[in-house]
Amino acid sequence: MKNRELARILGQIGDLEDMKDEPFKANAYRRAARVVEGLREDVAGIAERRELQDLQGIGKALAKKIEEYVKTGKIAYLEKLRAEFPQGLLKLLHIPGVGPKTVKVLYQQLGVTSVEELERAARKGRIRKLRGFSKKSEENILNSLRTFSGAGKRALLGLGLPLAEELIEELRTKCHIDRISVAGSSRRMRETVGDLDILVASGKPEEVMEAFVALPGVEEVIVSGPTKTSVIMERRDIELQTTVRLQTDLRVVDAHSFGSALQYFTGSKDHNIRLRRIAQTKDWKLNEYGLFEGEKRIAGETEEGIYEALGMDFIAPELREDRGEIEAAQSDCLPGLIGLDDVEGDLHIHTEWSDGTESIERMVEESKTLGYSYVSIADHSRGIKIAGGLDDDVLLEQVDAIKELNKREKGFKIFSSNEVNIKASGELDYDDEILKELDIVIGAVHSQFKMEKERMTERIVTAMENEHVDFISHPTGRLIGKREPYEVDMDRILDAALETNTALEINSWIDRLDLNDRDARLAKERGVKLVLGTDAHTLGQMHFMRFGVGTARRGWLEPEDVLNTLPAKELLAWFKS
DNA sequence: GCCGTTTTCGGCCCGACTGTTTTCAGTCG
Repeated sequence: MKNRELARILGQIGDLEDMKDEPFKANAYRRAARVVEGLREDVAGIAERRELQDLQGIGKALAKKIEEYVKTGKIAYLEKLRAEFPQGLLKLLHIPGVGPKTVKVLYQQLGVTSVEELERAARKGRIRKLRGFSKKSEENILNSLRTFSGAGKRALLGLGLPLAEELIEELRTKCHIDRISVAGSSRRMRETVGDLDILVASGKPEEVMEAFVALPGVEEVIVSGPTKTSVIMERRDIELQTTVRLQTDLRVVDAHSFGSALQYFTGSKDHNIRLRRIAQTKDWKLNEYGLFEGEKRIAGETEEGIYEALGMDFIAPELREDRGEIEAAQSDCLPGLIGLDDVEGDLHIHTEWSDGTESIERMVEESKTLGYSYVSIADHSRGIKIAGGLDDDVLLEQVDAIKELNKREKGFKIFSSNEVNIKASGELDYDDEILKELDIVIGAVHSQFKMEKERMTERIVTAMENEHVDFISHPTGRLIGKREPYEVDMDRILDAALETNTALEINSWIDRLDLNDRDARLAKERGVKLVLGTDAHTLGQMHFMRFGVGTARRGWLEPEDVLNTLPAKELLAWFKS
């Protein structure tokens, strides 16, 4: 799938158009980039069917360029633009506070073509001499350059969202707040977040701003006005023993604008633009303060009110990506999304029997406090020595131990399971004789990620064809920000899943979220069932389920698409079928 | 470059904050 690479190229053309003073062309290319990136199938397939122009935001010219890319792997127009502007200029755009206009002036008047040259020019005091610049703007550029290296990096949702929630709890105790909420991509449950957005309704905005900049972890105040403040926030995540550093924006509005502001700051940008256009066609205006007909406020207090006034059903934040949700909301056919409460049990957890930190009993207790009615103990298989994989006899011993534990349970079921390694050949790590003793068999790839696509696909399909295998864990093997997914033919995997009655997991561990939202939606459309598992190795990690559910919701999944919304008996019956 | 119950030409979401300006451009989200 080359969609990502194509999106990158289109985005670069957008940046270059901006430098050429063509902001609308620039926007058209950037929009096309986002559309391509959001596709659920390879753009080559759409090009082949000559359906590119059916996509919103892709017209004749862009379709032609995309076809060129599919055929040749590049776009001549980009090469042409690059000849006009040196390569390094695009990097300059990533420096906070430096936009296309600034880059153009710096290039044309000072000959700056790279980050290094920019820094030299600033240090020599050459920038302040330019018209429209001063000592202050020069200092700002140097300041941005200092923090540039770490900037632009997105953080895992599983680190960003808990931090935002922590900040909200602290603000509540420190100033007068009527309403407060997370907004932005954290609220939409995107797998990574570029910054944190917090929205407050308060009659005392100054007090809120003061409390905000005084919070522990505020490293730097970037902008600060009466209604908006942005800071760099840096804190330690205790559960994951890692440092989170993110720009955090705080907006304060009046209570009667809270709904429209929440809608506005939740995004996505594309979703909001669509809503505003719809407002425009009715001669209304939609902004963060409300929906207005002339001076008259039609809606704004609640998000629900905004959607209702615009003539559509309420759209859950996770769906707001302009991927068909607006049309669905207008025609009353949005999905009834799965919620955390629908999940009856975690199907993928580890214990101290392999590389987890807790006993089966303690993981069971935690499951009960989470409101589950079952849990599936899935330690590693014998081939995964480094993670304490269980030898045949130890696994059978665990099966017996779980049988004993189940005798003591009332209304709660512990399943014997295992995350069985799928060898390079597609064979499983245990013989069928052993596998048939388990309630649930999970197949998982843990090695030789570099296999070529054909073989990797064959490997997984072979495992699915084993009658004991119930679902495939983290089907693409990606680690967000660390490891690309392995090459696999998702079409064939989905076909095989359907044929063999094998489900696919949405692994909820925060750096996996695998399947991702797009593949999950594709699976649903093909009739493939999914399951949710956390891959927890500690008690705390069992709470990652909310991120898996978020991904499922972004994939338009309803409870009936996810097997572990079923009661224990029906779940096992499905796996046996 | 895209798009159309006003339109095939002439628009393109909209507002906050900053800094350099005497009223606004650039950047950001």
